Amino acid sequence: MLDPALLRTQLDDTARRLAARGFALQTSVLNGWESERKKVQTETQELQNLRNTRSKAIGIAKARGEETAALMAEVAGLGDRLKANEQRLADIQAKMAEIALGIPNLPAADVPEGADETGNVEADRWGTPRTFDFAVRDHVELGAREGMLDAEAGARLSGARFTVLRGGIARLHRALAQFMLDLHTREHGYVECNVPLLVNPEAMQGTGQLPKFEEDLFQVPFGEGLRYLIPTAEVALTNLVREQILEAGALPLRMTAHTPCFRAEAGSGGRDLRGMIRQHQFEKVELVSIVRPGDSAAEHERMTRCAEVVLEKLGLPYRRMLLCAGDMGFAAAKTYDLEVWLPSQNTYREISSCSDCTDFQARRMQARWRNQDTGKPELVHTLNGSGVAVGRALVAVMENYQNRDGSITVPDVLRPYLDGCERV
RNA sequence: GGAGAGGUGGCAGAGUGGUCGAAUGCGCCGGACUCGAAAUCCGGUUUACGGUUCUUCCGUAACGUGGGUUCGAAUCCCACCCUCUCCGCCA
Repeated sequence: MLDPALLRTQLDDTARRLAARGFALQTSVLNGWESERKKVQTETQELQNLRNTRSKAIGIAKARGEETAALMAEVAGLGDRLKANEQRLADIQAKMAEIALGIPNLPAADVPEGADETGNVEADRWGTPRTFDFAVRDHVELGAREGMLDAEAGARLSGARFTVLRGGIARLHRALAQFMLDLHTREHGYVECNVPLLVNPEAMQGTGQLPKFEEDLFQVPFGEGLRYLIPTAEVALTNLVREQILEAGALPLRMTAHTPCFRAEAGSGGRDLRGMIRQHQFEKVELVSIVRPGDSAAEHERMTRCAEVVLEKLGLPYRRMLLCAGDMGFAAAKTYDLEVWLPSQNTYREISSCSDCTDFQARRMQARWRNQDTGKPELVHTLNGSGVAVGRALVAVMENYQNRDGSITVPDVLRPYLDGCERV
């Protein structure tokens, strides 16, 4: 959520900045509600003040044993007027909150213009794609051996976009997740967390999945209410600080978790149907940082590096893309995507996305820290990044490390997790 | 799943219809005393929103959440959520 003050005092400028990411802010609608709100709120508060002072007077009179009938007559009918005003005010505020919750974050100043992924800018590139002296297979062909990667079995159990892993590939997949978790906890200072996979609607609203993107989520009936399966551990990790006031010494707070992620993939029909690039269920090692407002830009660079180190240690060529305004996610002010080289597609494909969400999620969650200089609680900044997507990392390892005979060489850093096994 | 207890400010803990945003203690911040510290004493110490003569003052709201009763609710009524204890079940 944006600072409400921006919508009141710098509406046109805010609208211009949002237009850069393709969002049309309804300024005249907002202005209309705002002036109405001001009027009704002032009236309501005056009525409340009247009620309070009169009620207090009645209390005093009674304590003195005086007659209160005259005072009581004075407030007759006030309650109904007040109730009507309060209801009207609540309606207006709910309407304005609904609008505010649907407005995306403002792009940072150094985010390039652009409407879609063609506007993204390559910021860095690492590694050289390997040249093969045989016909490369994609991960689907490579995984077909011994049914180690079995989409048909997944479909039988759950439908399209679900995959069963077995044997060496299943182990490799687990090794990848464990390697990433160990790297981030041992060398990058992140605290390993184990979090709920089902969260309530408030959590989803906190990180920005709700109210606008409900169709992307799986929901689960739960008692009288409902829960949602997390589409990323970002939701659980970031919401750990919701409605908290953190001491300055607790920041930066760096957390990581390895979880399954569930995405309905509404609207992605037909894209990446083959293989496990795009699944309804996949695993990811997520990084989340909670920092002081002044530190988020530097933390963003640091976090992205943490994700890049994963790929470097795995020996996977990648490039870093700075996303343009039009291609960023709802909550992000600035995003780097890491794209890994996939030989079968002869191109780079997204494997990580690291975003600085500034105070956007913090405001929705009311996540704050106590600023020692001011003594006041102030909103924190939140960042999240994939470090990295495990399923896609598996695809990348399989394809980049494939051998002529269809076997896959295990990257050095993963061998300790596979009892020293050199190929699967 | 069954039975019971309870949710009040950073913490502990009073308050069961009326000048209660809320006693008291602890903690924290500032000051006095001291060579310095401890102890002691004095003062201060929630958050959000709105207005404003906009680093000032005023107002409103908040005692788990949401409703209700009332001129007036932390206090009474209803529903829900959560926590704790015991029993059962279970990985």
